[in-house]
Amino acid sequence: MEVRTRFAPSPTGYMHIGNLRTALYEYLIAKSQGGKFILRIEDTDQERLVEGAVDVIYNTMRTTGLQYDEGPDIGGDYGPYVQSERMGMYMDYAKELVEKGEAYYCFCTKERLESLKESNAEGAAFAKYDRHCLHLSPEEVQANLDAGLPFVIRQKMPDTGTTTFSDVVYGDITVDNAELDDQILMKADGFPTYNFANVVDDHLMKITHVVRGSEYLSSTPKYNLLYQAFGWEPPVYVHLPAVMRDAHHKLSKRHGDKSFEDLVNEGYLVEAIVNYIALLGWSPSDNREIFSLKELEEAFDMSGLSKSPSIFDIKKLTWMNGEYLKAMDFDKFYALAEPKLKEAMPNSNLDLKKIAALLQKRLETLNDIPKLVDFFQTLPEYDIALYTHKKMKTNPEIALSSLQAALPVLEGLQDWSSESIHDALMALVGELGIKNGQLLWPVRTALSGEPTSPGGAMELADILGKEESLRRIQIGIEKLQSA
RNA sequence: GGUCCGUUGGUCAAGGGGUUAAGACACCGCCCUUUCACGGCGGUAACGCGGGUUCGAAUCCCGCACGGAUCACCA
Repeated sequence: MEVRTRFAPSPTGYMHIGNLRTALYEYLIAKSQGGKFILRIEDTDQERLVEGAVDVIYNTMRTTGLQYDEGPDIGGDYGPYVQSERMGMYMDYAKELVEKGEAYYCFCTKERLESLKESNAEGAAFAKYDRHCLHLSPEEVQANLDAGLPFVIRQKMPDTGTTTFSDVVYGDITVDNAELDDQILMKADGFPTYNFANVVDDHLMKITHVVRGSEYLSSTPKYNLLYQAFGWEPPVYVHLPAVMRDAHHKLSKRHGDKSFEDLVNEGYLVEAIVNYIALLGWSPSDNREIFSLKELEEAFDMSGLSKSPSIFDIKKLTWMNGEYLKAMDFDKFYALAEPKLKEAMPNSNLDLKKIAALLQKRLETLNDIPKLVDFFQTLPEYDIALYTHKKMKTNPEIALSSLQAALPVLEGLQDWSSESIHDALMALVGELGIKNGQLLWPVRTALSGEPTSPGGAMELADILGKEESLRRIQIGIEKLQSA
């Protein structure tokens, strides 16, 4: 049988990292077995509706490459794929269950239910519906219906015995049926509850693997009983442990954790994010860590899914992002870096490609660019303590004489290229009989004004150009002289 | 509180009766080096606790502790 999985997000206006990982695993479970991945939008919570939120979902699916085979915007044989457009169908399914004796009408008022709960709370017993309406005769039910009393339809749980379901990640799980509440299937407003709509939708869409967060583990017996009540084949369940912020809290946008688009805005590459979250809760059979989506499709196996929650570690994502940046074609890298460079250095005449080339192997995220290239634009104020570097064996005195020696040499250079600068400076080192670092560190420092820079003396001089380089060295000399 | 689930270094994790308990990130050190990186080499660091079963337990069983989830006419 063809594997079919579905991603069923609510349009909240952003893509939660945990949800994206669920979508990824759903996609991979389907694709690794030649199956279909379906997108279904669960937009029935009208109060939480956010403008443009559905587009966020489409965009995320598109940019991450999680291409679905059926969905609201592309259609499919089992539509509609937007839950609000399916609302007409659930009542009939609920009534079918009533006829089978698997569900029943309930006319209890909210007030009665409230008082039921209150009386239960003290005794620490759980608040289960007391089945007040279960034994209403068909005539009484009909009379209530005719009288236009508001009603809900509740699922009738077995009185005795246990229910066992099997989960791919957690194994067999058994609960006492006595624990199960007669949950509401159809609400008084005529709409289905989420739990009911889900089961019906999943069945109708021929979903074979229900993949979702482990918070649904405890309601799964009810789902399973619902499938049984209809006489439908239950799906394979794949419950996923949570993605955590720390040991105690799930990742949550509301508590300041970053959404997918936040990470993208912070300079993380989509491919790196997808790769990283794939490894948060799943591990391959070998030790590989770098995977493209295509490679994940080939390597993915549900047996690699783990049961314990994992903490989202931005440092590892950052490392991985750097790996992607380094491995990238220069042209592609430049296309990404150029806007950041232009933003950091507006109206600059410098050769941005040369700067980008220096940057590529030293970057972790694109957003690091501005602070790394700032000094090209304007020489920062710096302290002459920078000229002291133990390993380079320099101090302000040595630096001063080195800069004074370097200035005329560079001034006399006709051809200003990194080779000629290199040759001239190295020749000077030989002439003066000093260590490389004793000349190059001071020059680099004078050119950048920074303790670290994305390149050495020759590279910086080349990029800055003759005039500006000489000016900066002159400034360095003055600083050192006045000290 | 009931029920269900989880627990290997700071983090991601492999390992499912016999291992010097992998690997990666982070951190530290060394090497390379004209800066910073990259790269290379190395280091610190873990089986929650207590009982069993067994010649032998991180692995199997029981209990405990701790953590989490869930108990809506929300999704």
